[in-house]
Amino acid sequence: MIDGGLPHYGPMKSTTETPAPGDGQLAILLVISRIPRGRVASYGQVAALAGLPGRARLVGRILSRLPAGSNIPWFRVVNARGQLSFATDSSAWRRQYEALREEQIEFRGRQINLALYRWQP
DNA sequence: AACGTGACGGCTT
DNA sequence: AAAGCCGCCACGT
Repeated sequence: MIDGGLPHYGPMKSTTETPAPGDGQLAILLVISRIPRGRVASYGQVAALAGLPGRARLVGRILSRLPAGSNIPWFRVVNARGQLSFATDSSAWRRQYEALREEQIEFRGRQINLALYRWQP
């Protein structure tokens, strides 16, 4: 189960062309929920695995709207350079940093060695 | 419709 | 190695 607080949108009413609100969101959250403890994935990687190549920013946008207390392991998603996408030393940055350190993920300065910690499904 | 704003990414400096 | 630049995508004004 992945629904630890999925924002819920109404069903799609139009059958024409506009994607339903939240289209792609489920696939993205499913992918993130599969990232194992002690590993990370980049926004772009998550998007690609969800079948939405090129939509890294969509992944970030969805995570930014994730309700607090969600069981989705949002903290295992980092940018393509192995850095956390928050202002350095902001409280959000520290929250993510601590969560990752909690799972034995090592930082070299402000970044993670993706060659070592990237999730490879 | 135009323009600004991001939990992005790849390339160039 | 770090910072710019610019392209990208989804949204709000």
